[in-house]
Amino acid sequence: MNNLARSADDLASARNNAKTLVEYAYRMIREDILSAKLKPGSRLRVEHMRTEYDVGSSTLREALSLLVADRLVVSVGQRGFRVAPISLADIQDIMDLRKVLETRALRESIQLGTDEWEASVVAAFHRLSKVEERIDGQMTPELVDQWEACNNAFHDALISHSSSPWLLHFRDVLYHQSERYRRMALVDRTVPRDVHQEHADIKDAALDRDADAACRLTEEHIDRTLSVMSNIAALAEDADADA
Amino acid sequence: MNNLARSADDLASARNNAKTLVEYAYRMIREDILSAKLKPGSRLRVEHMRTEYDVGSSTLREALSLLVADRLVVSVGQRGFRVAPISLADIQDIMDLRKVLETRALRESIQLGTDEWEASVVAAFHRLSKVEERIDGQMTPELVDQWEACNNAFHDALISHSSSPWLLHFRDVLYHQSERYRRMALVDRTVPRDVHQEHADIKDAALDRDADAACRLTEEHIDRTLSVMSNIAALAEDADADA
DNA sequence: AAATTAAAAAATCTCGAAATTTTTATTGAC
DNA sequence: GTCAATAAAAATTTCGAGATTTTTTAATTT
Repeated sequence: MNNLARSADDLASARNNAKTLVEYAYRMIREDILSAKLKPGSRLRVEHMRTEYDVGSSTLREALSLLVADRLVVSVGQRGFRVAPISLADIQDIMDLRKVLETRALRESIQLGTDEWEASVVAAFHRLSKVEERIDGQMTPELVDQWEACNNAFHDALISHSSSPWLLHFRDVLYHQSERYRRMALVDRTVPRDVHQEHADIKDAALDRDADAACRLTEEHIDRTLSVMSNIAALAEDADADA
Repeated sequence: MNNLARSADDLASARNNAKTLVEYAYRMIREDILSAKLKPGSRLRVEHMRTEYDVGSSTLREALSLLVADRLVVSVGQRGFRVAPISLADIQDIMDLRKVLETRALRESIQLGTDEWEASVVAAFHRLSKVEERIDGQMTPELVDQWEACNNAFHDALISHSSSPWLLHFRDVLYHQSERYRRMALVDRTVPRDVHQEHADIKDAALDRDADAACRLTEEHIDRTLSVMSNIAALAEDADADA
């Protein structure tokens, strides 16, 4: 749990970008949970983290409370915080509901999307493609981060013209929940898969304004992602870590 | 904003029921927002609330952070917390998505429900009916609270056998969001409505295991509720309060 | 040796004061 | 009188020490 090494420069810039220290702490801890530096189920001791992230205990608790909302952290009565555990049932549930929300938002977005929307989809797809080219050679942690960001941006662009803030909010929560599993799957990836082609197909259907096809492809895309996730090592052992 | 009068006994018991002071503060503030004692859009000054709820600033901030997650409070950078504003567009969005989530959960619940589930639905309906009988005479704030609790319990019982924790979680968030509007509508209620019959019909369809009918009735129920809410006074003026 | 109790250690939770930042009020210049 | 700059006030944000609770360790009894 120690040694989440980060350069002093990284720390300084992260602190400057955030409006408050709480926001900074929130982002850092969240990133460490999503990247599994902080393992599912492990305890989050406020006293330890205080030195790790260099913030006061109240600030830290506030950041953790925000993460409880995102369901990336759970808090138990008088017994502190833990990283939310992972399980097969959980990711199945997440992906199942993601299909519902994502296709609903996509359908509406395709209907309402403007020329500007089309441009943003094409741009996001292009950026994602460039990162994927580089990944084919080697899979470094930095590339995983970049790919995650581009993948998120691409799917975001597709559904961005939905008129329902609540729908987008919930789909965002679920997307980040699945991100944790997806990053683990990227590390010990076993199933080969042409994700690039899947994205291209969704993009083309969306630009053709073929909502039915785009939604069908999206559901297949999510199903395939789930089947890759189901195989990750962390789910085989009985999940949770650190007593 | 002052004078949220509460008896000393109420305070003491609420503090005892909660495992932590944060939980206590969370519940109290949440209740005051849902009942609109704290008005939509109004500022939540930590210093004032500290004396009002009799807790320290860190404890209070932590409770407010949890409410930010529920989207009942919004926090702006270096400028403190506010009660989340209300708007017509917001409640339309909430109710629209509630129809999707609630019917999905209901369908699954009807399919999976046991005899025990049927019993809990009948029991919840009965409790709700008893409160509704008393309301017909007079509408006091205490009865509004009781009706809200029973209404929530009834709808909860109906969908309780859904197998998707995430679906239930999101529908819970939306239910409480709509609760704020519903309580306002109960105060200046204009449209007469046989809510009791609507509930009875949904209950009967659910017990008949007629998912299609139960879902259709639920959607109509939500639609009618929305049309009542659309007429509340607070939405007519430009919503937000307190500069 | 296992179980119970008591003491010590560690961790969470809570508080209010100090540091920052924003807002309001005052002063001075044009 | 309006605008800008400055000073004072008010509010948010942050911190670490103290109070409570939980956990661990040690001692005692059966």
